[in-house]
Amino acid sequence: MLQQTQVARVVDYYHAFVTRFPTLRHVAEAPPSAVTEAWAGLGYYARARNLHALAREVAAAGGALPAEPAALRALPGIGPYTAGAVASFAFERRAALVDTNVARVLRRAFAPALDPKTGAGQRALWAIAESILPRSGRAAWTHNQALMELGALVCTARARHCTRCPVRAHCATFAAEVPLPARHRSS
DNA sequence: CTCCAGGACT
DNA sequence: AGTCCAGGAG
Repeated sequence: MLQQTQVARVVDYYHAFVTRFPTLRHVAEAPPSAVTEAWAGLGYYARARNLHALAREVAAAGGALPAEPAALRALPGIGPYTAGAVASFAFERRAALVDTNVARVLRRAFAPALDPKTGAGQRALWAIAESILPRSGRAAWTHNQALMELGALVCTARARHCTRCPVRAHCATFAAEVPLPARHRSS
């Protein structure tokens, strides 16, 4: 539901959905129309169709979601981001993930000139994400969560709040905008 | 690469 | 009208 859809608009749909379909198997056993119906108003209905197809595929394969990003990636509706997110957040695998928030944070902090809209830009951001991943899966869980929160709450798209940013001392964008003398007092 | 989807906010 | 959003498929 969160693919290209803001959290605030998803929350209510999510709770209603997991109430009606408590497990993936419930989704798999329901007709496609029931899933689409629960999706009404959310838009991007391909996601509902993908979720239903995924549920049936997983159910047919024994009922358990795979934990590895590559295996997740093979399922319908699971792309690079969702594969990384599920591997990290659900299974505590040491996996990188780059969503719109993380892409913005990494670009501003490490590569301001990089264009995230291009394929080369995306690859570069994923490479950065991999390179700064902590050693353990548990630490990576916290690390990934923190990166996303930083992007959602502080390093936001329209107005970034550098004065409240815990990592501004290490940020290339902040360094470029604030003159060196002033940086000592503010950090 | 391009195209896709839908609603909110500027 | 344009931008943005916990992107993915073709």
